Formats: sequence, C-alpha cells, structure tokens
Amino acid sequence: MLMTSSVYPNFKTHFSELFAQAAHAVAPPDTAIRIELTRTKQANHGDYSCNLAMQLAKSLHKNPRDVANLLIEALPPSPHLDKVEIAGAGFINLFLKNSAKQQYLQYVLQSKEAYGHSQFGQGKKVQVEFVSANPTGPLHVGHGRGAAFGASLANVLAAAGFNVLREFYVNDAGRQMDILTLSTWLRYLELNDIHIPFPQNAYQGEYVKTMAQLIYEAHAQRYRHHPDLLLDDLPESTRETAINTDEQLDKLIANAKKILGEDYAYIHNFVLTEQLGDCRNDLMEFGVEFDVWFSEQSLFNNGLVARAIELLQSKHYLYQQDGATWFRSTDFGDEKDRVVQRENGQFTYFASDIAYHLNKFERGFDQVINIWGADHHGYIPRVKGALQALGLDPAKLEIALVQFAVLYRDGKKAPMSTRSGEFVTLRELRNEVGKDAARFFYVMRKSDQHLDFDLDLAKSQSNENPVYYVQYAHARVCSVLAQWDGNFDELVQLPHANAEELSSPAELALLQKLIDYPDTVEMAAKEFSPHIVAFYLRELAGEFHSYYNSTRFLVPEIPVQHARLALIASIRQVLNNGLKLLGVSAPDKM
RNA sequence: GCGCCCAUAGCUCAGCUGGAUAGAGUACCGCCCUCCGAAGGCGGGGGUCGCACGUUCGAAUCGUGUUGGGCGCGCCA
Repeated sequence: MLMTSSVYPNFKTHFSELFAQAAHAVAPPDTAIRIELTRTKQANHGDYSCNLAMQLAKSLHKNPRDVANLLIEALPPSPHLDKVEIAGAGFINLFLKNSAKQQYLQYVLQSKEAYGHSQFGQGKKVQVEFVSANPTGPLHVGHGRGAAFGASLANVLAAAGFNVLREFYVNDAGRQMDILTLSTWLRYLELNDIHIPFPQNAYQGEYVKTMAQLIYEAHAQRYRHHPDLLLDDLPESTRETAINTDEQLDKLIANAKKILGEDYAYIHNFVLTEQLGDCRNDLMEFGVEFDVWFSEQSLFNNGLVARAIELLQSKHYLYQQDGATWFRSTDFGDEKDRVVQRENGQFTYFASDIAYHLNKFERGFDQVINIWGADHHGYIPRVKGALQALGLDPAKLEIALVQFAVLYRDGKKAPMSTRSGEFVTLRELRNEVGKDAARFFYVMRKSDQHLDFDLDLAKSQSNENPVYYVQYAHARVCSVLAQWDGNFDELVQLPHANAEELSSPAELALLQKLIDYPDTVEMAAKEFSPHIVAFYLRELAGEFHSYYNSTRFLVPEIPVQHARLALIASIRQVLNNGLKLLGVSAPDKM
C-alpha cells in the first residue's frame, strides 16, 4: 500500500500544467502567459474551461478559435481526459472521464478528516491575531463576528497548509483598565455605605457590581476609605452631581491609586483576572481557542516599548511638540502625525502597538494577520508606517477588516449602545440561538460586508434555517448508514470496483462537487474568505437532498448499493470537514 | 470637507484576478410522504447588476465622474 492517505490528484493543477506546456509550444518564448482554469457552470461546457486561446489571440495575430486548435494539438495527453472541445468565442472545454471522478470516492473515504487539506501554504508561519477585546466587560455581538471570522479563517489557513498561530492581544495596561478598576472600587464602596455619585463615563454594567460583591465577600471592609480623600482636588459639585469629564475621571483614578497604595494593584489584578477568565470561557464555549494570550503590560515590563521608541528616535522619525512626542507617520502616507508619548509622560496605545508589532515581526512569522473592526481602518496607515520606519516589510502585515453585525428581531433592529451598558452580549446570543447557528450566521457573509443577523431565522428549527439545512444532510446520511447492516471498512475498499455504477448526471455532479472541495478551501484561504466554505456546504447539502429524494440507496443490487453508500458516505465526510472549519457541529441525529 | 468600504430579484446576499443564457436562500403560487428522516424535494413567476461616460473581441466585474448609504478623521482604545 503505497498510497498516502492525504494525497489525491488535483485536476485543476494538472490541467494548468498541461496548458502551460502547450502555451510554450505555441507562443513565442517572451509571451506573458497566465493560465486560468475555471469550473464550468453548464454541463455541456464540460468540467473545466480555459480561456488561454482568447488571451493569446491578439499577440499571435490569429483568431481565437485557430489558437485554440493549435493549443489542443500541443496539449500533452492526460489519462483523466475524455474529450476536449472548442466552444463559443474560443473557450477550450475539458471533459473529465467518468472514471476520473469516480475514483475520487476512495480518496475521500481514505483521507477522512484530512480530505480537503492541501500544501498551498507550504508550511509558512502565519499569525492570526483576533478578538483582542479590552478585558473591561463582556464580549458583545460585534466581538462575536470577529471571533467567528478569525477562528474560521485560522482553521481554513491551517487546512490549506499554513502553520497557524492564534493570538489574543490583552489590553491590560491602559486607561480603560484603570477606569474599570475604579468603577469596581466605587461599587465596592457603595456596598460599604459610602456613596459618591457614580461617574457617567465609568463602567455602568451589572458585572461591575458583581465583581464588587465578590471583593466585599472576600475582604469585607479592607478597601474602605473616606470619600473626602477620594474627592480631593475635585470640584465641590462632584459630591452631588456625577462626574462626566475625562479630566475629572482621571483625577479620580489618581486619587484612588494614592489612597489604595498597593491595594490598587490587587483590585486591578482582580478585575483583570475576572474579566479575562470570563472572556476565555465565553470564547471556549463559542468554539474559539487561542495559542497565545499576549499581555500589553509585558511590553512595558520587558522594555520593548522603550526599545521601539528609541529605535524610531535613532532613525529620526520622532519629534517633540506641545510637550508630547510625535511619530512622523505622514512620511508614510498617513493623514497626520501621531502622538506616541503624551504630555503627561504616558505612552499612547499606539506606542505599545508599535512595540507589539515589532515583537510579532521578531518572532519570525512569514505573515502576520490582524483582524480588526472596520471602524479601525483609519489606524492602518500609521501601523504600516511604523513598520516601515522600523525597517520592516509592511507587506507581511495583512489587516482584515470585519464590518459590524446588526441584530434584527421581529424584523426590527435590536438596540445596541456600548456606553449605556445596553448591548447584546455574545453569551446572550449563544444562549438564544445556539453556538452552531451563531457561528454559521457570522461567516455566511463576506467579512467586509455589513451583516444583518436575523435572530428569528437563526433560532427557527425549520427549513428556512441554513445551518439546519446543512446539518440535516449530514444527519440523513448517518441515518441511512445506520440502517445498512454492512461493514463500513469494506465500503471504503469497495468503491474502486463499483464506482462505475455512479453514472447518472446527479451522481457525476455530486462527485465533481466533492472534487471541488480542496480547491474551495484553498480559495477561502487565499482570499481570507471563510464564507466561501459556508456557501459551498449549502450547495453540497442541496445537491445531496435532491439526490436523496430522487434515488434509493439501500437497493438489492449490492454493487449499486455499495457505490451509492460510498458516495453519500463521502458527502458526509466532506460536510463534516467543512463544518468543522467553521466551528459548527455535525450531528448524527437532530 | 478629506479618506476608506458598500450599492445585484420584494427582502437577505453570492458572483468581481474581465468571459458563454447574472445565481442562491427567503417571500409568493402549484405539486410530492403505501418509499432510506417532509428540518426534504420538484415546478412557476420575479432583474435597466444605483446612474452616466470610458477601456475592449467581450464589463455586474476594470477606470473616471455622479447619486445614495456605512465608517473613520483625539495627547481614546
């Protein structure tokens, strides 16, 4: 048995090579040749089509159909080809032998989970950084889309032969964490009967009170302090009216740090651990896991921020103005220069981001992929600019933008506003529609397209729901195979002998669909578009359902029966593999 | 005002490295369970691919302009 389970012929690649040879024979050596093979839409156009003749017609000063004839004459023979035809303006249409399609069943059944994997990525090291939400509250449905997209993309890249590292960047250093710490402490003080008006621009959510309660239960009054100390240096009015300016909130934070001393770090650490744990747990239940949780604070602790800034300094890309330190990002096409160190000495988020990206590049990835919300697109030029300034190649950084998701319930927009604390969390969404529907709906759309998320549709256990449609196809195959009393291992060996029984148009189309799967995964990886896999699965499920309704599988003639069972078992395998890439389960029963 | 993204069937969207008659789901209408799961299938109507020019053998796809919508233009993250 010489065959390796994950090796199977790729017809597209195979024919491309043949056409390349033919082109060299027909065209002058210096002709620019781009071999393009497409799957045809109509059966009478064959299985694959090539437009090379039309491309070459002009430079060869011949009409396309004549060029096509020359190309066909020069085309080396292929054992997989039944016939070649010229059609239309000069398309060369290729017809596969039925046996070429039929033999694919054994590749699918023997490769199992590995079917669809390819060497496209050549083992290149790729980092995918996604979600990276501030650990200052629950993930909401916007993060959910980034999570679903990032996880699916990472899976698709891995299947296409990339060496993928999944990373979450933890913003544990910034002002937002201080605000959360302060918010929690204020709620804690309330539990100790110390009341000052809760700042409007602090975190309002119930989860803050929950954390305060936990601290109170564990440490009682240990962190209780007199309100006068807290409001020191703040206007008299703040005793009666809630703070709503950034300056006053910062003052409050500074006071809290002064009063609490080392205890501040405890509360800070407590809320961080709580939120991060909650986030990790939430994502795990969503089927999203990370290899690395990268701490922003560590960039400061390890001196990386200082080093990055010094590096820019030494290359003269920094200057002082108005007491702040600026990076000359306009040198690299940005709209304006950007502050890296504020007047008050604090580094900006951008500063640690420069250090983070420097670190990413020093880790030696062939490609670094950031998945951001589309509202951050204005941030791209400065980050790429910083990389260039550091002497790094910005082309290695790919930024995939994910547009917002808008929830619809009863045909109306569900209200969402982060600040007021009125937002739908990812957890609520999962509880309402389930993990599978949420994952599938999130990646059903192109990522750079706004997503209208129909909650009622996602919840409905009916034929309208595309998730169930695909899963149902899988369950149906399982059901048939469960009623068959044969040995599955035999089935895996048999189709080679019996596959010629599969010769109806529906069966040949299904076989071709299975053959298309590895190309589909490769395309999804190349285009950073997992939605391609979702569409493919719906089409495959559709063709299967149609086949199911037209053909009986458990027929008395054993060769026919086995051939058909091998076909639907292969379909099941591909459905399973594809759903897995999207983080959706493939149930045996529903 | 400047920059980025988007506009395709009533609705939600594929298709976009230029290719053959522009597709799917949904909604609407009509059929199919003595038969492996009807959460399924079959059939039908439904289009100026926002608009206008341009590039070419060929444009939903590329370019320019224009209209309409989203987002971004902080010493926030």
